[in-house]
Amino acid sequence: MSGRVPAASGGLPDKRRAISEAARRVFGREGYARASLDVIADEARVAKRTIYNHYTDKEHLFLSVAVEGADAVTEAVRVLMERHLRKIVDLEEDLTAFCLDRARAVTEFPEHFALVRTIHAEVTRLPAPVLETWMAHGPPSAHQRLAPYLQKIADRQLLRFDDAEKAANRLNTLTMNDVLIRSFYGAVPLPESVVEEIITEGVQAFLRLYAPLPDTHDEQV
Amino acid sequence: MSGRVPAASGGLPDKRRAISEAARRVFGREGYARASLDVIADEARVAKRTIYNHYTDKEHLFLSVAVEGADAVTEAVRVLMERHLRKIVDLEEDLTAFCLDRARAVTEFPEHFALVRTIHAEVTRLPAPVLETWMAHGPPSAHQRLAPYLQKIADRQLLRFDDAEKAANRLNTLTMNDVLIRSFYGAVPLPESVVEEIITEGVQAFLRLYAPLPDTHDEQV
DNA sequence: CAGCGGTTGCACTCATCAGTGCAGCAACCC
DNA sequence: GGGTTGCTGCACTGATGAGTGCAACCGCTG
Repeated sequence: MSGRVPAASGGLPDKRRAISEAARRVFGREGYARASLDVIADEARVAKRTIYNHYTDKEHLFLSVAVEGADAVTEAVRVLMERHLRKIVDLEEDLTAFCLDRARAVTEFPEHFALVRTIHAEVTRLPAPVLETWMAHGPPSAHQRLAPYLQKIADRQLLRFDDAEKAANRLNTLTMNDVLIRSFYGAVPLPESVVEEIITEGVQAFLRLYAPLPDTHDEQV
Repeated sequence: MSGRVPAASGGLPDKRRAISEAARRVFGREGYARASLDVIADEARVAKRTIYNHYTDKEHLFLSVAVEGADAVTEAVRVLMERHLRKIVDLEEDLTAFCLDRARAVTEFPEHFALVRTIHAEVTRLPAPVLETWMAHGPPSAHQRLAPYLQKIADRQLLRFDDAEKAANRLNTLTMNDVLIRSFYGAVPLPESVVEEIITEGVQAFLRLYAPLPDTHDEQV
């Protein structure tokens, strides 16, 4: 149908992309075991045989798609950090805006979080190196990138802590993780108002723990 | 092989128990789709046909097992609350001990948390009423039971908050949820020392947020 | 034009698995 | 003893799905 261009790893790039997008949808919708390569081929408007020209295996296809998705989300989060945390105007406002946008990513990448749930379910059957790849590209990697931003904020005396990594993890715990767990990792979306409440109060708690002037914030949460 | 006794819902109770235990193991090990009723029958030392005498369906079997497991864990948590939170001697010590025991449940009920991961993966394909049943029996229910204990503690002026439910959720977030997420819901067990660190610091943060006398605890976390 | 890399569609193998049907058997109750 | 309930083992159906083989085809490049 389309022709040539020496593809990166065999096969035409547009076909490859069509396959990987269809695979993301189908794996997200059906889970790993239920997802059928016939269905993926149909949705990608591609012959099933072509899939095997690009990927050796159902398993390889799944992992490739998972890592791509993780990279996309990590990159999206990086952009959010740049936008909200590069220049701090009002710390509470900026943190809240950042965490809110971050939490909204859960509803904006539904197929990806479906994949995350599937990976959780399959984790015990995953070979160790694959699991390490996932950890390097997945959510934990996005978490790590937060620490340097907090460190810079602390350098400006707007926060106080010993360990930036731990503080970053605290912020994640108090905001993102709460949203993730209560929404079943995005499977049962929370009303926007609930998300706002969780994030707002989470950030407030974070500031009460790490802001250098405890009396500038309300005592009650 | 064994004989009679008019069972509760058809079938001999010991057979039913053997089936449900084997099902818990196999579902936990293989996930829903991969788990085969033939294997469950073998592990339960029971004819496959017998499973269908007790449960109408693979799906019913799975859900029944999941709810049983959830009830067992909820009950275990209730016992822990009674043991650690009924009489408070030293609040920080007691909370830490409770949360630590609670976190250890993750490694003590590995098949159950494997089931939880499977449910997360299947959640979008679950009928709404089933999902509600799960929410009523599963982790969220265990969470709710914490609030009254915290309320009693607050009545004794050892804690201060407006909303016991929210405070309970905070404690869960700062301790349990952190352990759950970082261990992939128990799939990749954390070293005991890491768990201790998470819990200890989580409880300290909780107390800094909710203890009535802020200056009795370290400022630094 | 010839050759090549990539795609297509289809038929096919092989395996797995949910769920059923049935005949026989074991223990219990009356 | 006779009737009942439940378990067993086995064979069977029907469906689904991973992965392969192959012949034809398409569009580019040289």
